[in-house]
Amino acid sequence: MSNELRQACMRIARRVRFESDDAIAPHQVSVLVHLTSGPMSPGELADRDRVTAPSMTRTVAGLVEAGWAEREADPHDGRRVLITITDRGRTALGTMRHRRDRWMFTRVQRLSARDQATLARAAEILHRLADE
Amino acid sequence: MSNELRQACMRIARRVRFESDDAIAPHQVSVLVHLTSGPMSPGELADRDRVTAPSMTRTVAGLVEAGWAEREADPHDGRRVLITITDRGRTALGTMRHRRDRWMFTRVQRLSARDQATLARAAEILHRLADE
DNA sequence: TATTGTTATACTCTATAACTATA
DNA sequence: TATAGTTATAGAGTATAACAATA
Repeated sequence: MSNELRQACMRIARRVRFESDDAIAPHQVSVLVHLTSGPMSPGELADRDRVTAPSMTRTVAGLVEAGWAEREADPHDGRRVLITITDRGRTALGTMRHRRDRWMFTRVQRLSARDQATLARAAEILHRLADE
Repeated sequence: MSNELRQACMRIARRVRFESDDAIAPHQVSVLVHLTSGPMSPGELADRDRVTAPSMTRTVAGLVEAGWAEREADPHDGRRVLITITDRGRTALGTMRHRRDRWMFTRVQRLSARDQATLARAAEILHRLADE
């Protein structure tokens, strides 16, 4: 069963990404999402996304250039830099999420009440599972 | 609710991809999966994955070089080429799927029988939804 | 001396434009 | 003349190696 479930989740995720044609690149989305939890250093971001430090330097530079993030010096450690998401960054992320949610909503809407209830319970279970 | 479900599927998909460290690159996986339905031309593959023809030329060249696919001339149209997945390609795909399924299985296993039953029904509904 | 971050350089995936071969 | 595929070239994203600044 878990095989079917795993594949079902991946198929849904693929179609959502495929058909929502996002304005933000996947690696940028990932970093912006991390930044919604608060300011973070490039090194911390690199660890979370399992990319190298130079890659994150480039990604952060792109986000700053797009106006979606800002750099500031860490007051406690002169070596560190803190990256913060901007209001424009939050807006861009919100727009993307809205598009993706709309794709899902139009399809879930057509299901029976019973199926929708099952999916609601499944969503809760899957979130717990992803939290582990 | 559909928002929560959409995000849950994407979180699961992300973690599966992230933690199964595949030996096949994502764009190669996609092409190999298409080829399991039967031989296909580069142009057809390019359309399905929404990449340009030159990109698919490169991807196919990589798959052939890795021994995961083969090229043959189309007997009915001298311009066309047919790409076929090899046994080694099927094996590579199978290994990847097995790793991904194992990740999911170890987590689903720990859930209550009730939760597992909910997820089983959800998997079926999600597959129908992805088929649309 | 260790840590944080950047710059230099190369490789891969993707795209557009131009080309070859066949219909 | 249109179509299928490739080659040429350039633009991103990522990696390793070498470097600068700070702890």
